[in-house]
Amino acid sequence: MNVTSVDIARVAKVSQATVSRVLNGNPNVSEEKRAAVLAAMEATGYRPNALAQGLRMRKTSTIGVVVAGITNPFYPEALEAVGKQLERVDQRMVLWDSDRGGEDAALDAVRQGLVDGVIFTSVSEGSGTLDEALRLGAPVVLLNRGSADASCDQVTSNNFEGAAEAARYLYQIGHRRMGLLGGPLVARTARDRMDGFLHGLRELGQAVPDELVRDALFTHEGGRMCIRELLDLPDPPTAVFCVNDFSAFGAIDGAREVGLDVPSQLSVVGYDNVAMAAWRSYQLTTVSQQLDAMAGRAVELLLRRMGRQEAPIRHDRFAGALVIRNTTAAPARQI
Amino acid sequence: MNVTSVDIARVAKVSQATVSRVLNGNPNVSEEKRAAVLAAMEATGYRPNALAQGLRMRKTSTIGVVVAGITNPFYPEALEAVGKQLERVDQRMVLWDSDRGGEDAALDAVRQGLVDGVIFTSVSEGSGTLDEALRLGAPVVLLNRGSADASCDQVTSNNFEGAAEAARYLYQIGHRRMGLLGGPLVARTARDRMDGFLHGLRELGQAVPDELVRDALFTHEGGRMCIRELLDLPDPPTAVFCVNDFSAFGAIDGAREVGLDVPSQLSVVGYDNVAMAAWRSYQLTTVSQQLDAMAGRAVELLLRRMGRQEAPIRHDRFAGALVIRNTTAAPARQI
DNA sequence: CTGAAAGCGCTTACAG
DNA sequence: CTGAAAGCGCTTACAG
Repeated sequence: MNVTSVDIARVAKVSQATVSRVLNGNPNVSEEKRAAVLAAMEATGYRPNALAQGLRMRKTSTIGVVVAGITNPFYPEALEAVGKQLERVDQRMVLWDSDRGGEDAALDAVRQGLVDGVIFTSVSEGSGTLDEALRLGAPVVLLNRGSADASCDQVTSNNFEGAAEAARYLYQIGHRRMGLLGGPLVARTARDRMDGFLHGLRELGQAVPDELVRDALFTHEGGRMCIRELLDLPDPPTAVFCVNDFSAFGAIDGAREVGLDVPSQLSVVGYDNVAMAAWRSYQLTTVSQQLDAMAGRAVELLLRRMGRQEAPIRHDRFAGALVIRNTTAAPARQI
Repeated sequence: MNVTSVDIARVAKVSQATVSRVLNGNPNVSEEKRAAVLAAMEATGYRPNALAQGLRMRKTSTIGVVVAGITNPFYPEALEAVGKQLERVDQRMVLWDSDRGGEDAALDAVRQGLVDGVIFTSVSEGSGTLDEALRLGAPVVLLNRGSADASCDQVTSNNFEGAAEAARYLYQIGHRRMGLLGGPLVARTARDRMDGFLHGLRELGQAVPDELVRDALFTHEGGRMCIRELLDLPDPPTAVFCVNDFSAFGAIDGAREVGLDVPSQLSVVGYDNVAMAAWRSYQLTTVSQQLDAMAGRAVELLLRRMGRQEAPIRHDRFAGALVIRNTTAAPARQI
């Protein structure tokens, strides 16, 4: 039903091999035949079957990307960054959400020859399937969220240091009672940012009491619920550090719900610097990630890995930068 | 290098055809052979090559989805809704962004046999390539954004009526000078919502002066810039209707930037009812779309279309509902 | 129940 | 420069 290279060969009165040659820009084709083939293709609207090409060439020109909860505004931005890079190198993107089993599905897809490699923007540490896929030689790179035990290329922010900087800043502007809205412990980003924040404070002789640390699940709703719990405490914090912007927005909204002003009554710091962070209604102080550069590096590493499996494993870390906006201020005087 | 059905056949001491049979659950296989094959698959970690299967079966179990600007918060929600439905019917999703040429790329992919069909969440009307793809029998359904001239299945909201309801509501609470932040005219959603709003007003004997209608490009930045222009006018509007939530957030932020209070000094209505609309810092009055139901219908129609090309074309419209929150109020008394 | 064989639509040595 | 042929890894009549 669909037109194939055999059809083209017939109308152009050449062999099917010749059709394939002009398709691939092989110079060993006479001008006449090339013209005839091109004309036939044009006339019939021929498009080569990508499955057949892929089967023959052992590559699909498509790579898998897995995100964790696409409604977290960080991921659309990550997808845009990755998508731009992928387009540059002429690769398609198939998308999975690990909230719906995408992690295993993506790995399975490599083994089925459906994608040439996969970029995880959010692995869970301790994923057995990832280890197995890696052992089988699947080209994988971790972007954004790393993993201590996975032996594959990784490109992440220096989350520890970024969070430590946030800690120093809050201390410096006068906060002494700070809360920490963390994320799931299977997420390396969450752990590193929590550890970094705690470490930064510790170096200043400060600590975060257990009652002031919560798991805000990386979500708006999580941030909102957690901040309300903290604010209900007899001695609430004057500032909170959230391990991502999404939960920071939730924290701000939760504080506003109970009538608190941010930043005069509560300072909030996020992490990621998504576009929304700059919006007037939030103007969130946060730590930026170099997403475009990181995405570029990730596809670069993936392509390299797809080329030769035995390349040495790399883990590139990009510096973050504290972006001070209007959700942070000196704490109110004790009344 | 990778293990194939031939390898399995060799170790299980059966023919390759038998391997294929157990793979496909064909009952005509003796229990002994089936067990031997299964054991061999298990031992080697065999996964059938999806490209070969696809080539042979003429289907890929993956469908293309194209969005327009994934950082517009509507699209992650749409993707999530579509993704959920696709997962139910065991289809993968490959993603394109029409901001980066995804529209043509997706259509090309159908013709190349890479995807079995495509869902457009955002066609531009008058796309020649879509017409051509349709003529060639590509299974396509339009979700969210329809097209007058495309002869394919469509599932949209009743945007005209939803916007008219917004108009009636604003009128009813007292507004008489209203602005309209529209979107690109190639977007059917933008046109229908603009037309519906204008129509609703007209029925009440009201009109929107030309100087109060702008194209906010569906973006936060667009909404922000446009509202500031409107507010700079000698006689600014007391309310604006925005054709999507993303630009409505921009309008709110733009108003706040110049020190205006929403809603007491400016009412804002959006369209889509994305999750953010309910967040404390916006609490946007908006028109909801039945995204899950619409996504469900869209994949249902696409599957049907993939089954039989000649099915009658359908256009299903889902009702929207005005969700009144806190960005709308009676206009301030004239001073 | 089972295997040999054709065929899906390509690419690429191989021989001329 | 060009064509016949093998082969990528499957599925499925076909014959037994």
